[in-house]
Amino acid sequence: MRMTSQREIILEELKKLKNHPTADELYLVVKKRLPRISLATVYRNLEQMSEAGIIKKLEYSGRQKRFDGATHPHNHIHCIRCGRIADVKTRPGNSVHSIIKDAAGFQVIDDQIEFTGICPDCLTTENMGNSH
Amino acid sequence: MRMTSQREIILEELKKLKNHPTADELYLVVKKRLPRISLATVYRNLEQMSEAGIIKKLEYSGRQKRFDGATHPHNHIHCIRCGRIADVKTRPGNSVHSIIKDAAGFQVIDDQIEFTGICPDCLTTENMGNSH
DNA sequence: ATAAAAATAGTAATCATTATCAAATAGGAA
DNA sequence: TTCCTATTTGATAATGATTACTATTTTTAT
Repeated sequence: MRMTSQREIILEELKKLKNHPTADELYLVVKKRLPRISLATVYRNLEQMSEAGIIKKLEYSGRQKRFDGATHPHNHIHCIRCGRIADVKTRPGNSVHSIIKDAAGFQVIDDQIEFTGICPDCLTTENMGNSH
Repeated sequence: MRMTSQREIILEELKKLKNHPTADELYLVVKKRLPRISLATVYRNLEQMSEAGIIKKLEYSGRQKRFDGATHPHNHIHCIRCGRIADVKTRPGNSVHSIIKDAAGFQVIDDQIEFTGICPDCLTTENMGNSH
């Protein structure tokens, strides 16, 4: 992964924003510093950087994906109306319901533990060397 | 919400399937019983039924939405490669990491508590009566 | 049986994202 | 420094999932 001014500035601006922007929201911000940048470049770099673990891709909002420059483990709440995402501050506790300390003013409707992984079939494919 | 044979059969077939199908996967199954059904009807009914709480819409897989006929609270794991979703059996425990009993053969990469709700702005809009 | 409201099939439109490709650039080798 | 080549970029086309539209059909209450 080479260092380009585009990638550098995309990462820099993403880290500044605390509101989990979509690719096109970030594009508008970056455009102010790099007026000739392409939306495809923003998409491409966000994808690459999230694959590299530099940033986090938030895919659970339904429509547009959102991106998070903060990579430390933390939880989110997302609005079923507008798709907006906010951080949730939690505290240790036995039940998932009890650990919310601050839901950023959201009215909490539901919670669910989301596990991510690789399914048995894809693990097999990976071992056979047919993956990506 | 009126009772139509389309809606009835969509729900029936969704409840039969345990693999969290996408709209088009379910469409193919339903088509066997109702050959003239439209894909738009499947989408429309899945949306309505999930809004009514009869079924559950799973939006966190990135690409296609998936649907779950089982509405009791339970957690899922999804494959970052193919998007497939499976149920995760959990047991009571203090930390999120410790509660996994069976991840359906998945290699677990990450977990996160996903909260759903309505954000302050949308709550205000709702109170002003401007929402749908 | 009838009428109004709601749902359907078929298809067009939309919207986010990805693919394509010629031109530009980064970064190492000479 | 200059040159080479793989990578990246910008611009735009293509894709794919979902939603919107509309004329027609169906449900259901009266």
